[in-house]
Amino acid sequence: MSPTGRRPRHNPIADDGDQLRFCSTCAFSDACLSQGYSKSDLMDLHVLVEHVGPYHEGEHIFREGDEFNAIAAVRAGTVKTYVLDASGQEQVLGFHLPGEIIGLNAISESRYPCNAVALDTVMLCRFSFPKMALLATRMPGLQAQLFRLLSQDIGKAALLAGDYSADQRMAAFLVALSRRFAQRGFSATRLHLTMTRTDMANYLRLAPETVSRVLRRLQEDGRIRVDRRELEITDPAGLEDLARAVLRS
Amino acid sequence: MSPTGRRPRHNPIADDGDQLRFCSTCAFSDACLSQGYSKSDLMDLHVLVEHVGPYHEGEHIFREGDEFNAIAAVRAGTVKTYVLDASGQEQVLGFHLPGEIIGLNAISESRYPCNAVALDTVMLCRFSFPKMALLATRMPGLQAQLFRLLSQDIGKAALLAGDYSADQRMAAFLVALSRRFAQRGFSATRLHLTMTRTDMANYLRLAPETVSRVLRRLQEDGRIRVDRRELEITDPAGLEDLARAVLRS
DNA sequence: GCGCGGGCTTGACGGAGGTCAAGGCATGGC
DNA sequence: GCCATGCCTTGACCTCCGTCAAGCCCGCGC
Repeated sequence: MSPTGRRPRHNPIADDGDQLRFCSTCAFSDACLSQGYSKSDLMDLHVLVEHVGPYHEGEHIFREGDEFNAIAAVRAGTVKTYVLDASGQEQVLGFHLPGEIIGLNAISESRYPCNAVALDTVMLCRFSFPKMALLATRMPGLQAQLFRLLSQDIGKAALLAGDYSADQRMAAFLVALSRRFAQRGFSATRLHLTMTRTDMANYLRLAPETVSRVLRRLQEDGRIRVDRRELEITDPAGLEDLARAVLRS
Repeated sequence: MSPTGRRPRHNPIADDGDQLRFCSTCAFSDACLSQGYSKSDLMDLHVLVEHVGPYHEGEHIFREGDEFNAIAAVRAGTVKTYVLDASGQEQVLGFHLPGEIIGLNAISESRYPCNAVALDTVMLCRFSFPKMALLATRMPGLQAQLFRLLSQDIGKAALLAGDYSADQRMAAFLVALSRRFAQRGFSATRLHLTMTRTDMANYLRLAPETVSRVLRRLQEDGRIRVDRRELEITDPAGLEDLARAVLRS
């Protein structure tokens, strides 16, 4: 996980007696807080975390084949993961927003099986995985959290797996984005798209031209308003209707 | 994991002094053997395993929404996992052959997120997950094995995610099947397909008619010979050529 | 300001594969 | 045996989306 120069030590936000608090976006804070662990356990967890960044637009966080030793939580910005297929065509695997974890798919091979690149200015929370696994043997809550995170990621690709229409896929993508933003306290209706149309197309397995046409169609139907990278969901219910088949929730 | 009637105790195949051996298809045998664990640890692992089955063709092993408490290794037969989308259309998530694990995607929600059904006569090795997780805190090798298994499953859906031609998808499917069979000591060139054309179609996101046509095309090109459910790969290299773009290996 | 370039949009066209309909062919029940 | 049923195949048609080509627009550097 590239340049070693910029790795300030992780600082707890507060140390109020019994509880250490971690930066609010660290996905493991839930697992660590209010579970009655000893302060020394929490200090151990604390020690294996480091904040890294900023990574700037276009900068790679890791590349396919790199040796794996850490997973990371996105603290700020958007990370795109992708692979290149046999013909050099880019296949976007996902976009990772603040609070989401990258690198979980690298555990089994001890190498990253994909590339990760910053779409804007990205800050990460980096966790040494070996140390974390070791610590997890002493903290069942942490182990359970890791199992849960890994399990969650299985079948995430389901969104793009089904054979749905271009409109349904796009609607599902936007609804999912909106929900993920909302979950982190951002607006659910006004989104800033950090990725290009081509990125969206590669993710949704569409042609960039189709993405363009679909967005226009959705706008003409009054479901969204889109201006360059700014997107407003004007009819959330309508959009969810379209997305329902894909998201099946 | 259905009827409680038929759960014979798991019997070790051999107890040759220091090492307990489990049925050869149990995916955890590797993690348990030759890692210098105490016999009592191995006995603990042994106790949380039970052989279940047989499940007969069409019988469900679990259904979407069922409470999760165990993962299972396929010992014999083929298990199909699937979901029904909003319109009731079946989406096949995967086919699980002997030696492969089902249920890993249920951990995060404590419920199975999909259905699992036997395509022929199926025997399983069932592992209580809570007990296994507990034991994993004492056996780092077991914990690591679980992390690896979970990580492996992330992005398994990649096969069907890309936008490849029907021929490429089918070729990739057959090559992958062949490799998985070979890995378990079965023939790599003569396969018995346990699933219907419709199942294959639902998995590959094609129409059943297209599956039929593609198989004919592959046969006309001399890459395979197919008769009902029996399939022979007559030109492995040619088939792999076609599959290369999808499998990117 | 001006030109350049990348990202985005729009239109015209074609093809891969979905859909519909019909028919073949094994298996199983009676 | 005989029919019913489910699975598979084949053909004809059509549609959605990819491809190609052209042009637009905004931002940036000079």
